Amino acid sequence: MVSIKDIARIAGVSPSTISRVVNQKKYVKPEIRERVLAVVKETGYVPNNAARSMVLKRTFTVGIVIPDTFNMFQRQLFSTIEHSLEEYGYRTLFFFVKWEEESETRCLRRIQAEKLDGIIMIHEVIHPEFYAYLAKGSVPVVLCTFDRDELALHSIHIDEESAARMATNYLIGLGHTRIGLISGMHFSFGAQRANGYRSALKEAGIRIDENRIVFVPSYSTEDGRAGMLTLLSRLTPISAVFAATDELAIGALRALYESGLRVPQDVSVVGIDDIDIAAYLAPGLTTIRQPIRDMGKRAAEIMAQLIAKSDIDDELSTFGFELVVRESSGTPNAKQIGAQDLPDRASRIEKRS
Amino acid sequence: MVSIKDIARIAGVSPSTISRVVNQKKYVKPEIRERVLAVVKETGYVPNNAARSMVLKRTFTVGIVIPDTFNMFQRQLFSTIEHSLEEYGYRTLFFFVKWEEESETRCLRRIQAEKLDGIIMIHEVIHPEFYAYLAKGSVPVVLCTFDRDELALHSIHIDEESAARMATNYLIGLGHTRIGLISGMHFSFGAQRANGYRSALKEAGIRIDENRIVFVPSYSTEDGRAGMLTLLSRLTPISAVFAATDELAIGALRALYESGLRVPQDVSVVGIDDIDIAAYLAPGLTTIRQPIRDMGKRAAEIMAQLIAKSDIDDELSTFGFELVVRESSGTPNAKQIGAQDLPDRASRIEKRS
DNA sequence: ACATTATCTGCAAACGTTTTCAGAACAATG
DNA sequence: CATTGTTCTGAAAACGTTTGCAGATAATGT
Repeated sequence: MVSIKDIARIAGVSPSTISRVVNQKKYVKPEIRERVLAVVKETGYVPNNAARSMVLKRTFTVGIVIPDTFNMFQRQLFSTIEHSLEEYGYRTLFFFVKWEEESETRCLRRIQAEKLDGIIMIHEVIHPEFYAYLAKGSVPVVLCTFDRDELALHSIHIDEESAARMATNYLIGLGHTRIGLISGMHFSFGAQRANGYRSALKEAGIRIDENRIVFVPSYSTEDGRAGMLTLLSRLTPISAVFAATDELAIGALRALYESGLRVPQDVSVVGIDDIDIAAYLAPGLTTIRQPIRDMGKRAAEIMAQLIAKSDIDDELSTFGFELVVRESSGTPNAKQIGAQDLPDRASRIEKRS
Repeated sequence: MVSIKDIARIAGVSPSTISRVVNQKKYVKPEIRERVLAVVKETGYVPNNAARSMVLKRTFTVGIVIPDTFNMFQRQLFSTIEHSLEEYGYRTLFFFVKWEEESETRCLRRIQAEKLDGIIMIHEVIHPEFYAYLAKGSVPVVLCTFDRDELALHSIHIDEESAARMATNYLIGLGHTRIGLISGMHFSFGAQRANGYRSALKEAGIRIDENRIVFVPSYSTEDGRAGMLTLLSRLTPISAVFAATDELAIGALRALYESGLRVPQDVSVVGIDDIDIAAYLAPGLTTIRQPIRDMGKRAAEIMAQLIAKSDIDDELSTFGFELVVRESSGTPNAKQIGAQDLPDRASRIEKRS
């Protein structure tokens, strides 16, 4: 490839000058700058990143660790973060990791080899060695959508338990008492959201029936479907279901459809996240909206401040959320309404922060 | 950070020896190997990628260019490609580009700066300069899900027109004659699939009514919804709709739901791609399945062969596809059937390749 | 006129690796 | 014991940048 020396030779100056021109430093004669720029353009020269970052000891690269099975919520999140980071002048390197120690170890090795300027975790890894590395403080870290109190790392998240409580309370407010729960086993938010569900019922004086609770391994749509079918097979009456994520909820909707049950007339369904597609389902999914864009931007902002070693401003990193009511929820045993009676999409929005 | 020299100093040998140990070369005394390995482990030394690729003049990195609004089909595709590339020993660098010249130009600069070993395009960019670079042959390139005959680059794709024809023919076979089309304006497959629709109708002797055709700007779900609403507003009777992608189809389903129309009793809907969620919609989406995994693996395979400069085996790179019948399609004007009468999920599959 | 300062340029070192080359140590062979 | 071969090791060059330093030229102030 064409290197800085080639340009130097062609333009008849030293490599130092070329460097100064392409990095827009001062102290280079306009006439020479012109000539160099012309040669650069003509040859299509682009400085070699590897060489550059070696001498600068900075890579201008932030790594994002994310499950290889990332869901749509995480996808929107990392898109936002990537855009924001780009505005701060950083590029993004993605590490898609599987839910296996071995995959995480490989990821960690790669991270170390890349000499990243920072790491954003959108994935709660399992391997303790990974957290040990993050906690070591050799590189700025931001946790996104979860927290680890014991590590004292910066973290961006919502109060998962409150969000789940809001969803459950909404169902209770509609008059439901026989409310099911579908949640996942991995990741702390699965348990946190389940806790929110439990505490909402408790506060409302509703007995918690373990027959109405099912934990599925992951948060896939298929797991949501399986969870709902399990719930139905238990024959414990249910008039509403709270699914810990929208993707679980979508699977639940599918299971209800397959079982010939109508939503929301027979069963109401509520999720959490408000992924893009939630508004386009039929019926549209009632859910709790996380402020994805704000969270992503904030994650990038904190990362930029950490790298610049400037003080982190004190803005809270625990975000608010809001209830988005669509058509998948209604009062229990409501008489069937035709599609023409549908409420406007996302007609009612309750805020909270 | 801890460098090879540090290890050398601590272990009391030269950097050359360290290099030989970590790269598992022969000719190093077992005793010394042990000692070095111990130091490496203790210090957590990991070789610096930048320095490494600088001297090797290889980055072991393949770039994947993909729209920042990548849909679920593309997402599954790039996951597969990434896994396969990893097996070949390459890591993957993602370039999410926007549908703008400026974003593409920036992407191109970055690509050049990274000195990639190869580039896989899952995105039909617009900027001619981009194609000029690809065509120059300075780096191996594989086009994925589209082709550019004039560039003579390796390409992985299906026969888009035939796929659309299969979808349309299926609807015709069910007895539909008043078939709508929703397609997008960008990307060649939008036009190709529209052509397939047209030629299927023509072959069946059905008049093509431009009132039943709508082109929307992108392929988002919202565009699908808007397209369907446009179609409905034209008051030209329609008993079925072919949407050029599943995401458009999902939007169409939503619009029908909002309009109080039943699927498939009032209108049948068929898409293309068979994205994951298609099976979990209610009703499940009838669609054409592209062999995503096979295509992804093949793309990685060709890339590996190109980089190794070994001969590309002659296997065809045009892939077959199959019709997956779910519940969103039926005969025109069929009497309403209850959900309990649903066919098994994906009950009928027609193959073709 | 001279000293001072500002502007410009190139040399050379450094960043962290890999690899060629040459030489050392040792064993095996004649 | 000399020769050859094998196994092992380190010195040094190279990869493509950036930058401190020193020197050169030009502009400015006395």
